Amino acid sequence: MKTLEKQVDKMVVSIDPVVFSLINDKLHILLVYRDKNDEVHPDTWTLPGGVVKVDDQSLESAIERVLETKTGVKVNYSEQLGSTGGAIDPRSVWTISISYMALVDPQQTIKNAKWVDLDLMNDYYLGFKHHYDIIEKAKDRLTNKVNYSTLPIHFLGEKLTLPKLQKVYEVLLGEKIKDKSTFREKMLKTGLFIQTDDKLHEGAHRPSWIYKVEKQDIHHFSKNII
Amino acid sequence: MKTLEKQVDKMVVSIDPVVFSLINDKLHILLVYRDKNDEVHPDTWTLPGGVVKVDDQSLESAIERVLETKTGVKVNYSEQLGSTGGAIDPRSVWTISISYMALVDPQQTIKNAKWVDLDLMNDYYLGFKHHYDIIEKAKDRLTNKVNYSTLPIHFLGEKLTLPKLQKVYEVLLGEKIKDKSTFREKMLKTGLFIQTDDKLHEGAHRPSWIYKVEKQDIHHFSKNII
DNA sequence: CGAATAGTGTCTATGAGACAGTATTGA
DNA sequence: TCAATACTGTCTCATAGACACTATTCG
Repeated sequence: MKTLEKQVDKMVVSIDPVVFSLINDKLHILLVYRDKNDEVHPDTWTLPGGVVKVDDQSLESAIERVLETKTGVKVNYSEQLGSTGGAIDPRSVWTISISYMALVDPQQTIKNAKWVDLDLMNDYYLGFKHHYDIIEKAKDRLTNKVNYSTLPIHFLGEKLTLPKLQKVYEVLLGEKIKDKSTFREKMLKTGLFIQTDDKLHEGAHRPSWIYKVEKQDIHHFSKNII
Repeated sequence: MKTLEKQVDKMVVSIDPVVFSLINDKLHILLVYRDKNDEVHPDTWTLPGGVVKVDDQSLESAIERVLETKTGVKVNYSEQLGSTGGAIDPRSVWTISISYMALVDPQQTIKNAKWVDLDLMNDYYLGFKHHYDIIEKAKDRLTNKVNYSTLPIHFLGEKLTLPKLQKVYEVLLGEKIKDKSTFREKMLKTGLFIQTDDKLHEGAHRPSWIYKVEKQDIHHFSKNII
């Protein structure tokens, strides 16, 4: 009878999260700089990932631990993108890379990491080549979901206004929403928003109503928003 | 400086595919019976999965190898569902389970495995408890995609008729499509189908035109089919 | 010709989008 | 009162769905 030791192949499992945030109406991701003395890919940038350990209870707790220790960030929403495998590590160990995308609102203190504007990614050289693919996949998943869901709520706090939410959609879709009335109608019909008694005064014009997000459910529309 | 050996945690990575097929207008999945002498979970059923080896080039080649050696099946379409991790193995090794769903057409010879009607799953006890979750997830992903894409084409061969395709959609959605004209229009508008010169004669009634599937692209509708 | 299913033409009701209007504020 | 943005009401046009019609085959 086979014993497990003989049968098993040893592998390294790494978690690679793409952490998104909206800063000044521009989409940013979190990158970590690798020290000059780092054993692997020194003096380059990477996703704020890490290796899964046998002490982790699950992948979910592993990603929490990795993000917490590496960057101190706490995520509002996270979702697994997928896994790839191969001899991608320069030390030629067989590695499984499990990638995630996560959304946070940017009012947090971040340590040892930097918010990088996605349009300025050319200035940041990534040591692990497959991180480029993961970032592309995360962007695709994000913009795709924005089309037909209320996912962008997680870029804002619990209190929001409809013009602010519309702006977030416009930034993520890279396109102006021509008509606000349809947008408003669709959003309110989800039942996720409760109008409060407060208004947000932002200039010499009519203030916008502040809504409270009822539940953190994500509503999926049966038709694309644009 | 840290060395890799000290830093690494050893893990087992298993691939767990849910292989779907339509047999007699009923959805089936492929299950494997574990021998009485099997070290782990003897005398139970499992998904036709296996352990990733360092000789595998990638996860894609690993799933091909596993399915080929365990069941001999060749898939038309496969898609990764996600990964979970934890001490799920009875030998209490930390295991990553990477699950897939795959579609095949059932005209193949299968070895060491059985097509099981999803409605009769109660008769089959699964040794690995997390396989129940994976099967649920695969069913969800499948029925969800059927709503807004041409994925069901992969249950049929390269040549098909629109009434046959409609029947596949109805089985997968568990619902009659009331009006065929809208369904036909939507499907043809994708541009995936080319009408051939042949017809399929099936009874004492007008024959249906046979279409050829142009490319194996999956079209995503911007609105749900039903 | 009748039964049965394949395929088409047309009408209608729904709903998204365009557009123009009103509302509310600060200066 | 003007400028600026928030918000609402209405019209139109596209389109999905309902329905009825024609087409083609076998027996």
